[in-house]
Amino acid sequence: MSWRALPAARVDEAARALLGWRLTANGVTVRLTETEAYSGLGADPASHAHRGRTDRNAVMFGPAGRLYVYQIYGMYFCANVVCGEDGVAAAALLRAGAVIDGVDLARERRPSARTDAVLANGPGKLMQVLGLDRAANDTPLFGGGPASLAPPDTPAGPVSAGPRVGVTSAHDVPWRFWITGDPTVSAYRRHSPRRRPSSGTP
DNA sequence: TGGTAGATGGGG
DNA sequence: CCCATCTACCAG
Repeated sequence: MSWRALPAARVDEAARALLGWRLTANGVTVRLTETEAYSGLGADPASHAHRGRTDRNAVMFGPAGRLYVYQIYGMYFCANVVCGEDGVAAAALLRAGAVIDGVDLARERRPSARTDAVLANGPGKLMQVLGLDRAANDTPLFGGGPASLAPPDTPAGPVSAGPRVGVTSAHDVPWRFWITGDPTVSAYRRHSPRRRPSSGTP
């Protein structure tokens, strides 16, 4: 588990090293094809932890090898693998994967997926396919938890890097990693400014 | 094929 | 008010 020992300062290397690892939960296994690094050391304004420790991001500050799960837009969940040393905030967001086992179950959980390649090509979709939600937060990935992580059975192959998705700041930081050419990698969308909801009353 | 409205809840 | 999102629907 080489990525486990990587210090938080190299959370980008940890995120990259997670590509190809297999995540299993509730009868479905995905091979990770896309990740993003978040450090929260104060130099990373995109991180949930960059303003310091709160109830929500506390898990990011804990020991490596656990899941940091948060809810977004009121209805979806995203999962991170906590990295780095205990006491330092660092995590790798799991953005996409290829379903390599339990495909039928995955299809049932995501009936809107038109092809198997898009079953888990996004962080929210990945969680739906695995049947995980906030209950998986602060849960160990190596023994005893609802989700488990296993080393790659095949080499990840060439890796590409670029700016993180949905992040308004730090566009110059190439901390999104994906397996080059993999069809299950999420479609990159440049952050589009949300339509101004018109200030004040009409 | 690309833009976007709306769903929906919690954080700061 | 902001979102580390997704789907459906629309125009061309």
